[in-house]
Amino acid sequence: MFFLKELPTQSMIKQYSEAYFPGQTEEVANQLQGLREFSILLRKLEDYFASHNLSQLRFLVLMVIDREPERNYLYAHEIAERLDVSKPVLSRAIKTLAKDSLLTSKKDNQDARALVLSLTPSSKTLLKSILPGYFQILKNKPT
Amino acid sequence: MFFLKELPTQSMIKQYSEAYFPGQTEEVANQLQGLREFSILLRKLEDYFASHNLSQLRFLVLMVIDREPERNYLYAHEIAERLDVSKPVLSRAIKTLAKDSLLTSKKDNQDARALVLSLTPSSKTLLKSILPGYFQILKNKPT
DNA sequence: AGTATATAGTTACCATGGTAACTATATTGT
DNA sequence: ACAATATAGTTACCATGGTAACTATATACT
Repeated sequence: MFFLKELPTQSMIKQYSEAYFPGQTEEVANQLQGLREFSILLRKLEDYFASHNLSQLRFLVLMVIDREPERNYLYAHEIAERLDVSKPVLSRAIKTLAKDSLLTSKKDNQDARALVLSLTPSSKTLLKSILPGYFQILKNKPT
Repeated sequence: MFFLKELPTQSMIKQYSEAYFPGQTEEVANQLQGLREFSILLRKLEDYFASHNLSQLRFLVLMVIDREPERNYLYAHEIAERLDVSKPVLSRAIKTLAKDSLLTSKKDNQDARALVLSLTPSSKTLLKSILPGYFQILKNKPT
């Protein structure tokens, strides 16, 4: 993600939005402001994850397995159901997570197509260690 | 960008955030909710731009030139100042925009290092045609 | 003048997002 | 039973984000 460094609200909104949607520029300005703030928040999270050999996606894959009640594993397609990400991207993420010993991946006994994914001791430790910082970043309103 | 399809507020926040920041889970939940909403908005914008042979970055490059007061051109490094994007990414975007006849790019007379970038008739027409839809998407609160 | 530094842009390389098309296996329906 | 369809995951390819290191030019400093 990227964003305008200078907020576009002044010149751009007045110049364009008012022409198309007179009287509604405030709503547009709010949305642009929000986009910018969450872009900054996203970037902070990305940097934080990167410093721990993770990414947004790698983190979320581990999280949805960890937080699954009753079971200590998920099928790949179940992760795909929970995250809004394309199959090839998830497939690659799973491979690199397994390569980094953050996931174990094995074929299911019942369904030979399906992959059973579980956390490893490494990833359990990693999750525990990064969660406080993760919530700390979320707690701070983006500026 | 991607995001959790199911909001994590219920299971995840209670399970984790409350443990680290008791009493502050509402703030965390709000941020996660905001991240999700703006991820959806971002994706709508991306899809809209893609349907017009643009991207967020390509659109913003054209916009900052168009909205520049007094001048009908910008130097590449001026665009870099206005957008929070790395130099190589901007460099590539400029090349493909020029290839698509949406920008003219020529060396500056005074400074042989600098690129002077201007809109073309095509990109002026394109901007005019997509701006109403752009603001329409911004106007609608993401769901 | 001539060296050192700063600035503008590019190249090379990698990570992460997408779609389309593919293989392999399961399920459905006759 | 077996053909048709659906599902699980992969491969191939492309777009877009980043950093590090490079070239070329301009500016600053003896």
